Amino acid sequence: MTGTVTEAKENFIQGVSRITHFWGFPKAMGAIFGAVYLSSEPVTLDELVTQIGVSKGAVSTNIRNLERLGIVHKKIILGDRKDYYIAETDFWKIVKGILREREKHEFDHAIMSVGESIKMLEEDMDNIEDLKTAAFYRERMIGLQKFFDNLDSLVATLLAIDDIKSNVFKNILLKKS
Amino acid sequence: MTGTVTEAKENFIQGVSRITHFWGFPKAMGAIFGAVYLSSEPVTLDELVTQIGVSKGAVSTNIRNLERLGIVHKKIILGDRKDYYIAETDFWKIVKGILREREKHEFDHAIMSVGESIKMLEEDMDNIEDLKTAAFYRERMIGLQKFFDNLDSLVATLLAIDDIKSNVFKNILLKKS
DNA sequence: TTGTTTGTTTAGTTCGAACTAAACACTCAG
DNA sequence: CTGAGTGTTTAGTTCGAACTAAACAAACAA
Repeated sequence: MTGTVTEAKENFIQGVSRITHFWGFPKAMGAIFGAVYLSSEPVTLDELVTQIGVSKGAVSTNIRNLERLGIVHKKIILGDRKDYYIAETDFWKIVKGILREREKHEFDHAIMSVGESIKMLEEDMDNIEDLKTAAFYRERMIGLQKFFDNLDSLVATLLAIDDIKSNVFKNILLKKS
Repeated sequence: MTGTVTEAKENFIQGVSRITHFWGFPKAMGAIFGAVYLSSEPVTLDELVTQIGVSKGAVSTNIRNLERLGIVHKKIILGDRKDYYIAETDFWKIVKGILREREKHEFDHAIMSVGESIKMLEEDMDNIEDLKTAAFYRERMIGLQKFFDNLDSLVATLLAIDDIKSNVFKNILLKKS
């Protein structure tokens, strides 16, 4: 492999690393994906350690997260104790997986938290002096709640569409290629 | 104002703070928006300092970012040297602003970075021993580049739609309310 | 001019996420 | 059983984003 090809690979990995970091994921996670993505053969954990130069522990935890999100896939080879990894190449699938994940955990919590605040207001609507303030707060909070509900159902709809006829949407978006 | 109303406000602000932090913004930024959002009157910088309990500098920088993204708006009152702020209540507008921002800065860079790596490969396509590897890298990189292009034009399209007939899309999404 | 009121910028600090090193757990071969 | 090869977990460290305190700048009043 010539220097330039290696440089191109490194540049690419660094780029992916920046992107993932910008979107709130660890930098190493992006670097690991980049390395797996640029491998024609399944990669082992130790190969990634030497290629990227981070510790075994970091690769272990990061690649587990990548797998959980469906960004890489584990490939078991019979009679071999090592875990091999290959990259998911369908990026819309990846986006879907990430949306699902974010959806599930923190987003629900956000919606609940707002609902809770509204409830706190409503529970005391009788014995309150400053009814006007409470009413205003409630109005605003409900405004945000509605937005969350709409966003939630929008994402849910997109995911459902993608589930049912998974290729249609993708083909529209990829029509140029 | 009774204790419960204040508690509800604090709970709400804390919730917004968590959300913004989750999406990669400073926690204080969310808290500041929460406070402005739950105010019927325009708010000053110093009021926010006392309400939220962060330093003046932090409020200053955070609220400037909020304004840049169109999440809050400055309201100048003639004959008053203070800056007053009010919250944007159209959350789809806010999303639009954030998309625009992210679009502009880091996303372009990501696309460029990948393009650069591809160029690095192609420039040396003649004097390379391991043509097979280079070709594979190129193929994969172009795969990601296509995805970025599509995502880019998808967002651009959404923003354009929103610009042209700004209320149609919103009304569809808000039909429930 | 000087003093006051405001927002901004900067040097230094804090704090948490993500990393490293190393102990650990598991599986299999011999 | 022991020892080698593998992935995981954990205690401690690093590093950068975001904060604080305080100096600064700008606008105005007196």
